Amino acid sequence: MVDNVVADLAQDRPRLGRSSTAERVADILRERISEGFFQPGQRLSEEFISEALGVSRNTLRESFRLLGHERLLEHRLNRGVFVRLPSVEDVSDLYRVRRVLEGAAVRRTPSKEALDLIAEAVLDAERAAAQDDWQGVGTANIRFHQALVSLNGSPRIDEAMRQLLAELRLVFHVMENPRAFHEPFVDRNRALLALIESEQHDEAAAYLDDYLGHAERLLIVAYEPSR
Amino acid sequence: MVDNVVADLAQDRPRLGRSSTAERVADILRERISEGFFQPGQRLSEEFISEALGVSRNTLRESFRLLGHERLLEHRLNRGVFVRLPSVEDVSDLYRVRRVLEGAAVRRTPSKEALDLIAEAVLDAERAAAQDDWQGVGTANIRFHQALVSLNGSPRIDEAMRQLLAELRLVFHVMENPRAFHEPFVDRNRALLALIESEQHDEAAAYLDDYLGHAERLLIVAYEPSR
DNA sequence: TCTTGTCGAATTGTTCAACGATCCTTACGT
DNA sequence: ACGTAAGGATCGTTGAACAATTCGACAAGA
Repeated sequence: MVDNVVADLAQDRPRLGRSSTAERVADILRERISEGFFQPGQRLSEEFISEALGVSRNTLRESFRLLGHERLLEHRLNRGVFVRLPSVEDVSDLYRVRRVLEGAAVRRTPSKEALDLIAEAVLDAERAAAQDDWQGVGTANIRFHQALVSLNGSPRIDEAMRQLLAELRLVFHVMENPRAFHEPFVDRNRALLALIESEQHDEAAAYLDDYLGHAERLLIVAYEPSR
Repeated sequence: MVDNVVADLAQDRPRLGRSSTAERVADILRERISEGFFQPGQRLSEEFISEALGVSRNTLRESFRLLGHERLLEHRLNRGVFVRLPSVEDVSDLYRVRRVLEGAAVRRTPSKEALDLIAEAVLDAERAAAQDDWQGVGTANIRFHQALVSLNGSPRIDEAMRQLLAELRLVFHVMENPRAFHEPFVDRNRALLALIESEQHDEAAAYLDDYLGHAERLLIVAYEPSR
């Protein structure tokens, strides 16, 4: 009995250590970057930002290192940190990774709860699309793929996917027409979900490959000229 | 003509930025950890190490952040950094990731050069085994799997695999009998290579699954009691 | 006009010293 | 045995300082 309580409480443990100015600053910057407040390619001045956030330069630098490792910032020696501006090769590589991670995911027999999470994301995307909220479709779509990858049941893969999607968001910010990119995939998500539910592994994998190939091409043609 | 020269030189660009004390310190510490000089669980004192390496505490802290993100160090607030001591769940998760990354790799049709790299690693392992050099077998084995994963053709996956293997090395350091763990896999590597060369994808994938499952079990039973 | 050398301002890289906050240990009292 | 208080050690963070590097501008030379 007591063991159960201990095991339950142990899950809250990570929230305890949750502090450190540098990490909190990193959280803020991460959010600002992903919402587009800081645009790809923009330089982040140590002096300006440390003053704006009220932390010392040293602490801010620690935050920069963290985000650099997540590939959201780029560190150029003696020149400062810049919001990462992914190249076309980066986009290709990101989709290469997605094919591996999501491809492995759809071959698993999903648990009921995991399936519910995916279904929920599909529904959210459909609801947002019905209201012409393409920003909302985008975030629901991200949740869909995040939930999809979590079928692998690996915390490390979940974390990698989180970072990957954050990096992809940098690419989205350079595009001007979010609707053209997100609209076609609302229906595809629904179709993919059906294939997963009915455990047609090979069909799901094939459908996913086509899905990602389409998305990658679409993204690259919209992205290439703007560099 | 000039364009060609420019393009060629541009390839050397990454080598330029290659400095920064913090990164060099991180390189040193990473090496020390992977060679077992710093043992898993050990605390790394900021004061002691900064003095020993002749760098300031602030710079050292930046290095710590880098290695923390690679999961080689663990940061406990107000208590300092420790060499990571992976849990049994961590080991399971690492193998979960390996199954995904290596499983995707063996399903690809390999290029000639990539295949050569793998074959070379197999041979190195066999040579080292013939001389009872089990440390050598271990590093050759790591090269084998690194080369295997590189079949995916993704820089990001290569990088992830590098980190994953570095983390696994932490586990190896806690074990006392490296031979018992590495010996069975010399032959298996050879067999897996044959399946890949002949492009028997499904067979290779099945063989790999068995391979990794075996390795994981072996590692965990040798690891569990020592915690 | 185009290239090259030089200078100065601006910013980063790194160090140092300091102080409060937090943790761990020890000793104490009940 | 248990809770508590005191003390030392170490981390977290700051602020200032200086060296190193980059960048733009401007002048000198071909």
